[in-house]
Amino acid sequence: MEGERRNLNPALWLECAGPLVTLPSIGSHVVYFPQGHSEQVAASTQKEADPQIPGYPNLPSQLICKLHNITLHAEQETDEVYAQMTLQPVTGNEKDIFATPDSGNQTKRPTIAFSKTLTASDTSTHGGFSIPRRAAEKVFPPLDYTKTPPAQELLARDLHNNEWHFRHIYRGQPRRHLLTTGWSVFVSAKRLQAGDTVLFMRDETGQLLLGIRRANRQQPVTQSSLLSSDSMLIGVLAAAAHAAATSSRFTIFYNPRASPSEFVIPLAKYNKAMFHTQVSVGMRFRMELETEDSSTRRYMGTITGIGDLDPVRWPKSSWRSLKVGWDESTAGQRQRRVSLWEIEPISAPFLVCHPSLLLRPKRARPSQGSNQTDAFGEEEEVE
Amino acid sequence: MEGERRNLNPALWLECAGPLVTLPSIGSHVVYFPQGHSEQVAASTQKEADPQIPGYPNLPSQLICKLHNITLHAEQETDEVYAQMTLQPVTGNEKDIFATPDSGNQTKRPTIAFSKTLTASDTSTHGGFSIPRRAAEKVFPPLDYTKTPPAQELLARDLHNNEWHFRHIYRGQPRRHLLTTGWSVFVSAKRLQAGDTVLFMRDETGQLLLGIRRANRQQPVTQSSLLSSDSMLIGVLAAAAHAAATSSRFTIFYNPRASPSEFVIPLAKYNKAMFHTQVSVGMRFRMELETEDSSTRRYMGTITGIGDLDPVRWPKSSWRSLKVGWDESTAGQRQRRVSLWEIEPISAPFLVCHPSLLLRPKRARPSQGSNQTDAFGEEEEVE
DNA sequence: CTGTGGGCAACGTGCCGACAA
DNA sequence: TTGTCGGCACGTTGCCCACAG
Repeated sequence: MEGERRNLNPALWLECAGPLVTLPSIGSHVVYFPQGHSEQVAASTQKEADPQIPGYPNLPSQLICKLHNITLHAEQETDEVYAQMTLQPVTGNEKDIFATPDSGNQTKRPTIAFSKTLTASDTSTHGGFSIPRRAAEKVFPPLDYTKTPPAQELLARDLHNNEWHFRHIYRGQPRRHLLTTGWSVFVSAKRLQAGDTVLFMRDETGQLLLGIRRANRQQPVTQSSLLSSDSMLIGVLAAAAHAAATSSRFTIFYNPRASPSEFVIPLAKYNKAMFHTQVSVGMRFRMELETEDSSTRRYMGTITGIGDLDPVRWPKSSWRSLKVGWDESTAGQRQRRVSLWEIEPISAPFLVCHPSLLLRPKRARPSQGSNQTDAFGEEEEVE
Repeated sequence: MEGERRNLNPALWLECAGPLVTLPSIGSHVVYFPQGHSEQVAASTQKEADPQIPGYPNLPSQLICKLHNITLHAEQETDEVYAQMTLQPVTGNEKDIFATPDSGNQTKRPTIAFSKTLTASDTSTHGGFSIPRRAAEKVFPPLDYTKTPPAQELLARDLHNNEWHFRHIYRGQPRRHLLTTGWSVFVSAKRLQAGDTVLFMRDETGQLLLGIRRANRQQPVTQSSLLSSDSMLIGVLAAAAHAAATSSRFTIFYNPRASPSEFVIPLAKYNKAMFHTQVSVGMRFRMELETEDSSTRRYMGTITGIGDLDPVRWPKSSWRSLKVGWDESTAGQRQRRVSLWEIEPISAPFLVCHPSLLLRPKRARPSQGSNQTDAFGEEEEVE
């Protein structure tokens, strides 16, 4: 309990959150979207946004806020990461806010890390954990290969600062790196299953850190039993409306693994997208997304429409105002609507005036969602 | 998941909820207290009621509602029971509501049930579960004592309708009833610890039911990670205010083990207390409370004050408007404030006019909270 | 290079009656 | 009457390498 109060390791938190997650800097200005916040709550409660929820006519679709504080958390039971942010809406007077050029956390992801998706053998009670060779040599302290067999004790700490002890041994024919004693304790304590991902990293001091990222499939729908989903959605809006009306601080939770999209955006990133990006129906774009194996890839698509996601309650909102179609047929799971700041237009600045490119997209949209990767394959290489 | 949708067994649910919990009848009228609801949320989030929460000037401290529906639930992970209620505030016009005389669930608690607080031996991996003799003979099917040893297979269902199989055997020297095979599976699946309580009961059809009631101490403070406690508290009030303003239905969750007091009170019970009970400072009363061992007992106390719990936000509220002192020195944990409908005044109706009794309480309050049980011991027997 | 499985030893689980409290 | 313990059998855990993919 008291160990939880101490701030979590930000690098480990980010690693657990996934490769695409960024956090704005404390003290900077951000844009907060009540719509996006509602979507996170709705996704977590398995509840579609209910039309019975009252509108908050005085609550704009976006609030420019000062980010006073971020606290990183992880759930005690599941290690699911989330961030607590303290926001304060800024009044119209203090519009010198454009001075803060923050566009996301500058913390470079450390390269001294590896992750592995667990196999059936890794999680069975029959044996230990097989470590990919390069991974072991990159992040673990070097073994003394003159011993037979080479082995050492490892100490790693998780997000809660719990200690986990493992026996690291290099054996077998052919030789391989294994974690044996201690591994099964960790697996059962964290209730890991095949398909979940573990990650090891080293911080500046050489300390070994250890985190987990569960497979997406298992969502136990933590039916809250505390508050109805309606009350939660109302609470989100009412808290924001009250803060906006009184310019007072309010607190939100951002859960990067549960939320469909980030809903607290650095103001600089937002402004850059809103004021320096021209979009039109038919325009092609790229967007970075997380892949099955926890890395990132750029996917390509075409803008098929521009307009309000919810014209009644959130007119003229820029939240997910772009309707898109994806090139690849495997795009079933992907969002059909995105926000302007999430995409990179393919017509790079130096190509904007090229007439042929401006025409090509329309021609190239025979049926949305069909597999058109090849037709534009060469464009993926343009950088 | 789909098994959860089917309605839970109400008798088992009530047994797990505890001996004092009652539920109003569906279709009856109730009084809903936003203050009490907030207290449940605050208790569950370990958050004191925050003065920063905005007031809802148009939300009265109590709402007379029609209870449209109750759904009984139990959390998937912990089996913690809670009830989902659909309420609709009634307008001033329909004041024929006094016709419904419901004052709580009439469902008589079945006597074919027993509960036992688990010992260290019951929960250890070394052995099984020792059943008190009377309990086993009361609720389990009779054994064939001609066999050596007498034994049978039991099938019991929990709140989620999961099946649990146990071997029930009568052996040892001296003889005793034991659950052996199957017991440890149940203990580890439910993560029971010494101090937790299991309960067995038989329904009308002879079916064996099985529930658990966890020891109070272990509250894992399910830090929601979804909504800040502030937003939850605002959500409670905003949802009620919206429902009151539009006379529309709203949904609340009542968690009998987490909530300090029931906050949805049958209207008849409320009216009886408010209009037929005279209270004054110094008056003595009795109140039924749950004891350590999950039974109930009447405790005695004295009213030491009458007034608003929160004069600023909830003026003239009847929620916990009585300040009380308890006779027994072990009263450290007990509420210092109660509501009128929770107590039984000791001056019974036929004694109201007896002058000596009206004077006695004042004389009998030398120092509040001191151990004065003996002085009024004989009065505990008055019924 | 690494996932799975057979072999085998060590350990934990769980059933039994013997004692008290 | 029932909570805890020593004794003991048996099933599981977990470390080892062999063998593919």
